[in-house]
Formats: sequence, C-alpha cells, structure tokens
Amino acid sequence: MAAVEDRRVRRTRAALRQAMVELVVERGYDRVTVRDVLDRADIGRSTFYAHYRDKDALFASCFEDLREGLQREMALLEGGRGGGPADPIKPISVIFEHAHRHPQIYRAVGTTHLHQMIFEVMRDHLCTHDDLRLPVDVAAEYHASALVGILGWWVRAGFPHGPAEMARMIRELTAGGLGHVTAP
Amino acid sequence: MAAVEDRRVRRTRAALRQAMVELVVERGYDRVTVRDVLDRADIGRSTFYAHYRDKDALFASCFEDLREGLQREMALLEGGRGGGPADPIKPISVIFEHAHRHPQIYRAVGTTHLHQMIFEVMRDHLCTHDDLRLPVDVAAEYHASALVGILGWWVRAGFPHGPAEMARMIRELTAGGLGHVTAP
DNA sequence: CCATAACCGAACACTCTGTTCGGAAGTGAA
DNA sequence: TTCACTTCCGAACAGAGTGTTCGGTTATGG
Repeated sequence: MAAVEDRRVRRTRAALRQAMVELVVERGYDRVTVRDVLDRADIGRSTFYAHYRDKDALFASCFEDLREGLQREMALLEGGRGGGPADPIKPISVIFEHAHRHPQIYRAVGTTHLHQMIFEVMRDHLCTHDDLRLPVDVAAEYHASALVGILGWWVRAGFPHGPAEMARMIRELTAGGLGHVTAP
Repeated sequence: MAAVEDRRVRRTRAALRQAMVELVVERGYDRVTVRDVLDRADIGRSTFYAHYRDKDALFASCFEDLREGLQREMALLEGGRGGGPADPIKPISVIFEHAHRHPQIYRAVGTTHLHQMIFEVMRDHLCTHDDLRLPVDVAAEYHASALVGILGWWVRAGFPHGPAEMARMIRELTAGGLGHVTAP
C-alpha cells in the first residue's frame, strides 16, 4: 500500500483540479460543464467518474488543501501563546493575507464554500472567549458573513487595498462588536 | 389595452409563482426542475415559456413584489422626517419585521437575491451620512453581508428570537461600526 | 520483466431544456 | 348571447448534459 499514490492518479487529479479552477475563474461555476473540464484537462470521461462522483465533488476537492492550510495557520496562531489573545483582529489579518497569497483560487471559490470555511474558523476562535452576552452562533454568523462579504468583494475587485489595510478597515468596522465580545 | 390583464394570465402566473416558492422551500432551488413546477401548478409546458424565459426569470419574479414592498417601507421611514435620522438601527429593525411578516418567501429566497436587495437598501441609507472614514462600498458590503448572513440564519432556524430582539443583537454587534459611521 | 492498476473512448440510457404548432377553451366587449 | 380574440394545452422534437458500462490499451512499481 503506497503512502503516496500512483503517479498517474496524482497527475490526473492535478490536471482535473487545475482545469476546474481555471474554467470557474473564466466563466463562473454554473457555466462550466464536465465536458469542458475533460477537454481542458485532456482526460477521458470514464476516468473522471473513477475519481470524482460529480462536478461538485471535484470542485470541493479543489479547496481541501486550501482549507487545511488556513486552519493550520490559525491553529499555529492560537497555539503559539498559551496566555491571552494577542490581538482579536489578528486572525482576520491572517485570513486576508492567506487570500492575497492564493489569488486565483480565492477568485474561483464560491461564497458558499468560503462561508463554510470562515465560519468554522470564526466559531472556533470565538469559542475561546466564552464571556458572551449573545448566542455564539449569532455572533459567529454575523462576523463570518461580514468577513466573507468583504473578502469576496476584495477578491472580485482585484485586491485594491492590500491585506494590512483591509484588516485595519475591518477593525474600524467591528470595533464595537468584537470589543464587547473579547474585552474582559 | 386592459390595465389589469386577462384573468387567465393572472391565474397562470400566480400558480407558477406559488408552486415555485413551495418547491424551493421544500427542496432548495437547485433541486427544482421546470417539470416539477409545471406539475405542481398544473400548467402546460408551452404556457410556461410563453410567460417566463426560464426558471431563473420565474424565480426572480417571485420577489419583485417583495422587494418593492420593502423599499417602500424604507423610503417611508426616511421620508417621514426631513431632519436627522431617528435611529441608525431602525432600518434593520424594519427588515427583520418584514422578513418575519413573510416567512415562507424569505425561506425560499436565496442569499444572492437577499444580498442584492439588502445591499441596495443599505447603501442608500449609508449614502445619506457621507462623513465616512472608509470607502462607502466597503462599509455597505460589510454591513449588508453581516445582516444578510444573520437574516438567513434566523430564517433557516425558524425565527427563534423575535424581530425586536434580533434588532437588539445587531445593535450590540454593530455598535462600534455604525457608531463611527453615523456619529457627528 | 510482468502482474497490476489506471486510463481511454465509444456507446448507451437517461433527464432536462426550450421550441413549435394545430386545435381546444376561456375571456371581455358589443 | 354572440363572437372575435387571446390564451392555454399537449405532444412531439432537437439539443445538451449527465453518469455508467465495458473491452482494449498503456503506464507503473516491484
């Protein structure tokens, strides 16, 4: 049992994922067909279905690595210091930098997947400060939605502001809310 | 040229819209087919395409009345007093009450349409206070996304909190941000 | 070298879409 | 009530996309 799979498998999946991302960036998810992906990746039809159940499955797999990477960075941020949180806005800054470092894939990712991703990160982060005066889900949903909205806008607009400045703006906008949540 | 259209037209469109909303609530937009709508509404296939270009067009038409109603209420809110804004959170409260008054249709509306709707209302409202320290689009996108996220969560969860309390929570969460925006 | 696993591609059955057209039926006005 | 007009029906059709099957071909790793 090979720990790393057959080279053919690796190449096939990589080609499919890359073709998928390219096409979604060019046309948007709805306007991409399985046939398009096959042609672009130069992969046989039956081969595709041997690897992925359908278009959605391939699309989802495109972001697994991405999500794992982001979660690793977030965990590293919290694990670094056992004490209090250094900066309540720092995680947001990390997200913006992450997006800025992977432009094309963030351009392709739909708001749904992005929301899922950010929401989990956000809720995990909020759960560490449980002195809330509001239901956790409400706060998490609120901040996650706001952040995803801004993030999507930022990506679509072609990164007009730089990640640090974006983080600063978010701080301005969430000052009251997150302050209430995270202040002692 | 009749100001009010032929009764058959009215009945046909009403049946199609109602069937569409019901089915979307039951299964979600992607899992509803034109055939499903036809069967539920008991309308012929060719008749459907005589009224709407495709599924999207029918879906969009389902929310035109809704959007107009909400915009009317918002306009009435600002037009009532010529002076300063009574309460920066009031518009949000209006939105929540509007959603609470039309549960099933808000349950069906996708986040995309909802976002479009809320964003316009939000930007119009923010534009009246132009002493911003941030780009208007950023602020509007931020608050609109947050609100739509919460609204969607609230609707999906079956209105667990009552519109007034929701508005209060939003006030808590946006206190800093909107304060900076609307304060003199 | 060779057993094995992966790939190919053509063919197939299926679902959904959007259009066409002649005939049936409802509608509003006279 | 009559009647011209509009709308509706439904079957049929072409086209696009999906997901599966299967026998033959090719690359891989031991």
